[in-house]
Amino acid sequence: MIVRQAAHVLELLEYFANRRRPATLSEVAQDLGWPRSSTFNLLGTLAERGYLYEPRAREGFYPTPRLFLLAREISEAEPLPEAVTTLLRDLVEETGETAGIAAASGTEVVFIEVCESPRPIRYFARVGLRMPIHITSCGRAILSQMGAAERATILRKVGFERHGPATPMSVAEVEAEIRRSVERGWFQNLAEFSQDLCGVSLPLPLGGRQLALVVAGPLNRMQERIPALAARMRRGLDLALAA
Amino acid sequence: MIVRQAAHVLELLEYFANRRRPATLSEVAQDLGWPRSSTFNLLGTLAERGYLYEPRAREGFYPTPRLFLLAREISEAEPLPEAVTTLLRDLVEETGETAGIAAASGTEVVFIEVCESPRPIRYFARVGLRMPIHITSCGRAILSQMGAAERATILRKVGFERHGPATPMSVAEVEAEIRRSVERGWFQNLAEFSQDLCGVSLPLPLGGRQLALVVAGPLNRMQERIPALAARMRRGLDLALAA
DNA sequence: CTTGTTTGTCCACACCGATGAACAAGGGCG
DNA sequence: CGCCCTTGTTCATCGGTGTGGACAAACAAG
Repeated sequence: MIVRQAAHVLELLEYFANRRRPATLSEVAQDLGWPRSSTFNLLGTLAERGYLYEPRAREGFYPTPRLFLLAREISEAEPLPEAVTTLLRDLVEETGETAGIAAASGTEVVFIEVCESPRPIRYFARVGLRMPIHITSCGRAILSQMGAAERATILRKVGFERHGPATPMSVAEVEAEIRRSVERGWFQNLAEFSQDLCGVSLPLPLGGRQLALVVAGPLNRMQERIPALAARMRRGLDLALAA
Repeated sequence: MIVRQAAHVLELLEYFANRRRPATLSEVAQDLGWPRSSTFNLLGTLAERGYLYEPRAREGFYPTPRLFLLAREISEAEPLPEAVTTLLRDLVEETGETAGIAAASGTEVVFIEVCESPRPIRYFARVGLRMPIHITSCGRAILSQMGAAERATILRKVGFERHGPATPMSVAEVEAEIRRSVERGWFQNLAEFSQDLCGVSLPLPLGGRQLALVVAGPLNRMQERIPALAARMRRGLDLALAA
């Protein structure tokens, strides 16, 4: 069950992030399609907690820096090593494709860091983007780091849906692909999840966290280069982890 | 009316900011005193939107950097000039008291920037802290920047409650104090709101925003120094605004 | 293995809170 | 100044949602 008002808080914050200037009650209500009375209550709640203020009289609300301080404290607890973010930038520059770090979230994976390709045709990803854990290269790279029991627990919960001709449709197929990938030395995904999308991943254990490094782009640009790309990622990762 | 689940989102984020490490469903439910089922729904909602992930299997959830990126975008829209934050630090160093920037939020004021005094006995304030607009020095410094009509609108809504012998109890008294302060050249508050608390403020119009610079501390340390302090603040502010 | 305990998930109902509608307050314009 | 349209605020009602409780799964201990 999704908690509507919780989602509305996020929606409101995203709204302000796009807007980048104060909004009156009516503007928020109109733009987000909420009843004025509900908007009134929600803005009131956030204001009462010190998360909204009125920069100028009659120009409406805007978030205080309180959220930023909060988020910074949260993020500083377990930052990614600089060597890793540097590696992402290097990979993007050398390969021209999008690179990122992913982690598990239930039966899905989330990007917790992304460095985007500069090319017009590219894999468009953002921090927070989610995708199924069992049909993505990074998802399987994360699964490979878990014990058999926990992996089974997760895989039992995934809904096997067909996204294309290559999509594996059972736990056994996924387990087999993981085994193959471990032997091969890298994880890959050839349009299992999304047409034309190809990803190459490596497991990235970091302070106990089960993460994955992934480079992804259009199938036609990626396919030929996969082994070389994987080797490059391996080298970069070993260097970064040694640092 | 306060929107419970919206408040819960904030509570949860503050919880993670304090905790600085992942929390399982049960831990959250216990620590925040929520039913497990409700906690389940709330965590699920935030996870689904890409705001939570699981760093390690079976160790529970932690916020992704997505919130941080969001908050940064929001905060970068209208940053305080560096000259202002520098001024705060200088004032704290020279006076030993807490300094901050406040703005309006309905019938209250919120701190949007704070630099705390290092002394053991001090005014304890944080970004997001709120207090009544009509019985604080910074509140009146903000009110003084508004037109008579808007000021009247706000003052009509405040509930005049007695917080001490010096608390003004009517719109007229507040208006009179504002007039006196404008002539005097600074705004002050001698224990009107909180016993022992003394604040000195100056209006700070900044890119159309109606803000206030405030220095506050215990009455006995402040009282003697008010004129000198106000003069120092005036000088600093003029320099900062010129930059 | 079996058992007991903890943790996570599901569901139906009661109740609380979101909302539509009515009202009040602004403020723009002639 | 007075009209009208917009914006903000209040409130009673009904529908949606939070929650208790039952269940299932995972783990720890024996």
